[in-house]
Amino acid sequence: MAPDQHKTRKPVQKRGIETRGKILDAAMRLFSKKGFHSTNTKEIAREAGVATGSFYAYFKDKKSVFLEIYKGISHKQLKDMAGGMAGVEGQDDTGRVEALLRALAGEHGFSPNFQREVSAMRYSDPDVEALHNSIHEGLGQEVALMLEKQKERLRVKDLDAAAFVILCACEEVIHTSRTISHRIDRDRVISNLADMIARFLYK
Amino acid sequence: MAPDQHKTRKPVQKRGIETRGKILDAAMRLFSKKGFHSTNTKEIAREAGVATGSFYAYFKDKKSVFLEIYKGISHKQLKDMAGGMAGVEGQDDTGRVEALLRALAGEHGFSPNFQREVSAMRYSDPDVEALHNSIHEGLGQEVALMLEKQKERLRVKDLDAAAFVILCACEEVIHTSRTISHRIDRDRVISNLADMIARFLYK
Amino acid sequence: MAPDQHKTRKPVQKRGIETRGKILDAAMRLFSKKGFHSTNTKEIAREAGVATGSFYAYFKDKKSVFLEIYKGISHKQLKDMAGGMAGVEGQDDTGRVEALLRALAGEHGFSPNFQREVSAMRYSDPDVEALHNSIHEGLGQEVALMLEKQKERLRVKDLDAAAFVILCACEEVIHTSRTISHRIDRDRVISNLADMIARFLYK
Amino acid sequence: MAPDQHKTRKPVQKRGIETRGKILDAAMRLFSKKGFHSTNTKEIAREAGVATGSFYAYFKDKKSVFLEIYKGISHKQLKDMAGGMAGVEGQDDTGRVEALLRALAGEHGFSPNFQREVSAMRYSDPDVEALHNSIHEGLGQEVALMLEKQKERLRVKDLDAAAFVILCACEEVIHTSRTISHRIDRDRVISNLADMIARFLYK
DNA sequence: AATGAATGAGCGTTCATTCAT
DNA sequence: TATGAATGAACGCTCATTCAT
Repeated sequence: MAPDQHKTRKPVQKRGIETRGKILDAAMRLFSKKGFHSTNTKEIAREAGVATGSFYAYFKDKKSVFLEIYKGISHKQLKDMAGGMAGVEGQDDTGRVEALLRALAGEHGFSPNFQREVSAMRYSDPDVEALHNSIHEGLGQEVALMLEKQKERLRVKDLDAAAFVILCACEEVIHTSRTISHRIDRDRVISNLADMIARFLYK
Repeated sequence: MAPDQHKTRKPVQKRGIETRGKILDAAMRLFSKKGFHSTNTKEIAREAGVATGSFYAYFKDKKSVFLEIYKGISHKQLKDMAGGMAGVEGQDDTGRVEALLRALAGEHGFSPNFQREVSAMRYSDPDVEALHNSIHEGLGQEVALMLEKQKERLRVKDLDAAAFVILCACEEVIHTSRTISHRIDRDRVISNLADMIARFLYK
Repeated sequence: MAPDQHKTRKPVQKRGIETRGKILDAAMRLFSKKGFHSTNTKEIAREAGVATGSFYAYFKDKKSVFLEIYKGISHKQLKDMAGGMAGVEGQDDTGRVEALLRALAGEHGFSPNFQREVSAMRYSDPDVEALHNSIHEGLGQEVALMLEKQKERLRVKDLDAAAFVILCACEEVIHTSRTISHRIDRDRVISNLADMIARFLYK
Repeated sequence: MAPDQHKTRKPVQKRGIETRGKILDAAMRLFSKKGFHSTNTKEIAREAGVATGSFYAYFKDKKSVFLEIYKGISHKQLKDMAGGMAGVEGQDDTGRVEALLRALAGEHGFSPNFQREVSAMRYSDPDVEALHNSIHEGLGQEVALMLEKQKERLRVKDLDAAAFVILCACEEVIHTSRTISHRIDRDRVISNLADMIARFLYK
């Protein structure tokens, strides 16, 4: 009995698996539309077309659904990222960086509204923070690995730190330029970001 | 009566002004220690040494206190920033950037726990988001202004976009390196960040 | 802050004291009529003519009201008992025992239905059990004290143990003969009980 | 179909009888360990190694299992009592009474924790109360019968009432001295009780 | 102006029981 | 027959806000 499974039901029948999925989908939709705190478990159950009790049969509480959704999204995104980076080799420096940015932007493009909630909860809930940090670290290693492959073309030496800095910069730029109603348009921001990173990385 | 003043009391006497201040201080302390959602108005009143009713005599609701505290902090910090940047001129490129970073890091150094709450609410509350964005824009203009002064030494042309990108990078790096229990130490991160920005900005 | 006061309001105004009393009265009525488990806090509040929140302003939870009512009743009853026993002196042996029985029967006569609930909860809740035991012990000491006063007429030597045994016998007889729809009528039971105790105690 | 059989399955095959027994055993274990209200039907089914639905195939509801267990225990205990009393004859008065007490104490010795639950529910549930009363009456008749056999040695005349009073006294003493953390030790209590009953009964 | 008592909608959660497979 | 998924009313409790004094 894993400690994070508590007393939740582990579906063995096909119907149970479907129900669990319906709840996850519904929660994802509502968290994205209304935010975590403004969504209650009864709503999630209704949206999923199941009874309140079924929610608690499959999940310990509201937060555990949130974390599970986040985990699921992250897995998909790490794979996407890896895929996106594969195509980076064999281009010039700027192309490489832009591809990287696209891959990273894809991360949030997946489900921007849910990511927004993650950002909120990351600062107010220790569990979400821990999960976010571990995912962030995973991304950082992915980027560091990619840098490693083109080491001889780089001017930076401390690849881990460089990866971390790049990642942070991208995250915040993408987040902020998404939410802000901006007089500075997105293209100018992205091209400056790409320029900054390229100058930083390459000889 | 301005619409955002609701039915709150506007203190003109010394006693009223003090009471208002005590409430703001108490709220600031509690929001920083326990977070916005885990702090209730009764607690704030008790911590301030006033009655629950008095809280609502001076403030429309819990959120309005939060916003007001945030505004107050931002004003102080914009001034600090301006002061911090004044000393930037007359050094070499790297020194300039590091001074800038120190000035920005100072922003969060002021009241890091409250900033954490701002980060959380920024993503979950439209009003906090709006305020954050306008403050961010103010900071951006400040930075853009500083860049303007040393235009001839810069390789970047689009100063507004550059300022925005720099600002975002700094914010996230500072935030994340604060919360993460890191295998990459802070100094390496900061020096990489400074290097990145300097290469980006200067010829 | 006493540990059993939790975060409850301690009424300082007259209105508050009244409200607290109304809640206690309502709870007593409902516990007696429907039992502890079949009474919920909303009902108590409604019966008391106050809001749910007020209930929780004055009491930590449902059980704490129960315990407080029980405590209050016990205090009154210990006083009644003491009074009832005062008149015991100066009669013959049988008269003394019957007076004692009347005094003890009076204990449950006060609020028999509530006592019934106490009996139920005494076996299912540790806190109620502890309170019951301490009250029982108090009663035992009272009885032992009364025996002490007429020591020379008694054949029993171990007054504490004797008091305990008498008390238990009386309690259960009174309880059971109350609830049972009996073919043995109450008078026969009481007179046998009195006979038993008198033979036991006196030379 | 008897009205109290509801729609429950009446097992005739060996397998069904075993399943029914497993449920009764599991329920007995859990009621004893955690109490009736803190044990839920899912737990009982799991402990018994059957599905939730099977529980309701064999029993009308949770309470009916409780009643059935209680009935079963009582039957065994009545037999034990009868056996225990058989050896009472041919001793002196005190010996007789002590044998009786041992036989009665044996009643609770069987499954003291379950008895505790019975005591709790006896006061809060009419059905349990009725069952308890009828069992109590059975015990009373048993005791009265035993008294009948030694009538010529007794000073009491109303054997039914005497049996009732004795029984009550024993029950409560045994119960209370079990739960109370006592400054009066058990031996003193028991010997006083035996003394009281012997003086009461015998010439 | 100030107090603190009162409000009550709303929340997360449980579990005895039923039902589809 | 046996399974275990599904149900949903009901519960205890919180707290931002209002109101009587």
